[in-house]
Amino acid sequence: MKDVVKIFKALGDENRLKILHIIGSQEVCACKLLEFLEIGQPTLSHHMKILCDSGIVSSRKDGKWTHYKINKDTIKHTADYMQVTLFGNTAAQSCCNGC
Amino acid sequence: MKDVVKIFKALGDENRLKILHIIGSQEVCACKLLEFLEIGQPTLSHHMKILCDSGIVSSRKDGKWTHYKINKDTIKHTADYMQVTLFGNTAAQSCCNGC
DNA sequence: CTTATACATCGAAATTTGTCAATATAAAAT
DNA sequence: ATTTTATATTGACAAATTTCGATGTATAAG
Repeated sequence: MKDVVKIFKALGDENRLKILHIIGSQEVCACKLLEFLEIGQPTLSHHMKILCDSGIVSSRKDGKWTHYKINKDTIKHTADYMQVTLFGNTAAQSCCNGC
Repeated sequence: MKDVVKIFKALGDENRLKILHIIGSQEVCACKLLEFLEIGQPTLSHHMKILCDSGIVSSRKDGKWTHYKINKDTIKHTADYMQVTLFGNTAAQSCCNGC
């Protein structure tokens, strides 16, 4: 359960949610993220560490740059946890409206 | 977006996740929750306030007792936010495996 | 080789959060 | 009426979190 707590903690910050929105389904480097956020570079680095440590984001070094992308498995598992583990819904109840 | 941040913040605490697990799909009073947690009564009251303020839990007073239950709509919306809003998946992509 | 760029780490300050003891409130039991 | 029970609120404190400036570390460019 501590893993899940860590994930929700990571998601519970406005700047980090903004970061995830910017990344979206792409792969984005830190310098690009900095352009869209009103925080300093060390602060961004700190947030990226939290997002990576929780498993929400994964990083790839490419020369000078570090590229980040969202780890969709983690997101999927966490969303499933919310609907299934936490509230006893079956997968059928929690999705597939009308299937 | 601040509403979502508030929800994730509320979920990002081990005791509050335990509380949600205990409540499950039932309606539970505070005194029952206290039996299962290793925290004092004021602390529980504090946590319940956070869960209620975020919309995850709703409360009903019944004489001396306060009964809590999980607000499934909030959970559903948040899980949808994770899969759809945050990552641009369609509902079809994010669920309904094999439908 | 020197400089510039992209990012990480360190140390410190300010804010937020989790917890408890003490107290308050309100309903039920005696 | 008084006491007990269930819960909320207040005030205080320690711990965690967010942020920044300064500095470190690679890599690329000149």
